[in-house]
Amino acid sequence: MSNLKSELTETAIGILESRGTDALSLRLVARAAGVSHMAPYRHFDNKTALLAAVAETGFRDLVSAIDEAVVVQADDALRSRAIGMAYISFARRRPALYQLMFGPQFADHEQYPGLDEAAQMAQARCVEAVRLLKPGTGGSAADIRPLGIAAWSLVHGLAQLLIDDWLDLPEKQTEQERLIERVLDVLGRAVPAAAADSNTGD
Amino acid sequence: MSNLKSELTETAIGILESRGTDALSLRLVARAAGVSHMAPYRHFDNKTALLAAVAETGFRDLVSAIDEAVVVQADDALRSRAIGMAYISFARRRPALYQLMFGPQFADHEQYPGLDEAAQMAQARCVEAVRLLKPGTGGSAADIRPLGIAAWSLVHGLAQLLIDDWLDLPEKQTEQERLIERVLDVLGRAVPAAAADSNTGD
DNA sequence: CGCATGGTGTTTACAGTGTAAACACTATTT
DNA sequence: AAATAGTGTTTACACTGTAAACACCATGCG
Repeated sequence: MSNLKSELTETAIGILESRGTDALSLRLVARAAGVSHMAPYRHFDNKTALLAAVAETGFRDLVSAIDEAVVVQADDALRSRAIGMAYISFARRRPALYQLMFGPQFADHEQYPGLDEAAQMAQARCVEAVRLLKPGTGGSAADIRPLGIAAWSLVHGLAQLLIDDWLDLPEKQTEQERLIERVLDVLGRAVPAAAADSNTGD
Repeated sequence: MSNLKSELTETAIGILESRGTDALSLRLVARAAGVSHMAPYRHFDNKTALLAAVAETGFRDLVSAIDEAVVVQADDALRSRAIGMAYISFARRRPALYQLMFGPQFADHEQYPGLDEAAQMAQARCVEAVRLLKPGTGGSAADIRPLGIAAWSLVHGLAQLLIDDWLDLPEKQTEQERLIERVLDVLGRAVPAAAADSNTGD
């Protein structure tokens, strides 16, 4: 049984997070894992396939982080907020990995089913954040779709903008977190409004 | 006067959009522009600097596209929506360029002031989209900040998710656009709600 | 047992990349 | 007329991803 495969992806994550995306070459990964520079090809079709494995474990870590943050919360409103905050926190804690997860190299999702599945699990957590805010009505799955997409978009977009430092944030970290909460709460305010005019459709 | 500099960035955009990010090498750009592979170094410090120039014109094009879409609208609500739709439409029409604009290679914003300025102009359009929705009160610039960030995050996140094909969309393009409008409208519903409890603070 | 087979790793080779260094030419300044 | 600054070129180097051929080792079956 080849544990070299998982060894390689873990080594790759280590390099990615310690030395950055640019340093993440196949040959360096192989060297760090103590094998020849061609050995990875016995376990991955090419470099992109290795990166896909890295991205997949990234998504799984993200989902775990969210789930851990949710279970300790007392009510639905807190749980919903915790999802968003855990998502953002993960992205800021592991920026290089997060960027890789959403990199453009995995365009063909058919080709990386494991990655796709893991990403869907992350998306599901965002939809859950919306559902937790909806009053009682568990029904009408149709009109939750745009809200779920909005939730993922908001949290993913914010994560990106934070990571790449496009927003100029307050210095103190407590104020940063307060601002981030306020941004995420925008969605929280939109959900009841959307539930209200469920079929007032324009 | 060296028009080779702008020549190179335009050539680079052409290659980026016709052959994709992976094919965008300095040497290919130089070859396509009909100069030696070292000529670009007379005008750009390194490859990243060239890419920054490409990204900057990308942001300027984005802003232009938004502005053109806005002026033809009749009222504020339509103008606000047009900003979001034009943003998304740009990202979908020029995916490789859009991804490059938000690539992680420009981490140090001090180093690329032109790029930063152009990006701020794009951000300003998102804030404007929020302001157009706010009822009369032009005041209270403080609490528009989270809404502005939310607007940019939402539209940027959605653009990314669409480009990388993470959402499984309906087939018909008219339905796609209808869904996208509904997602963007989520923000439209949050703004009045936020204006309502302006200082009901949580 | 003996031998084929498939999985895993290695060495060697090659085309392509970003960039440093030295050089050539041309226009401007003094 | 001579120095200088700007712009381009050629050559060189270390590094990358990947193809090809080879070596080893465990397992299967005759």
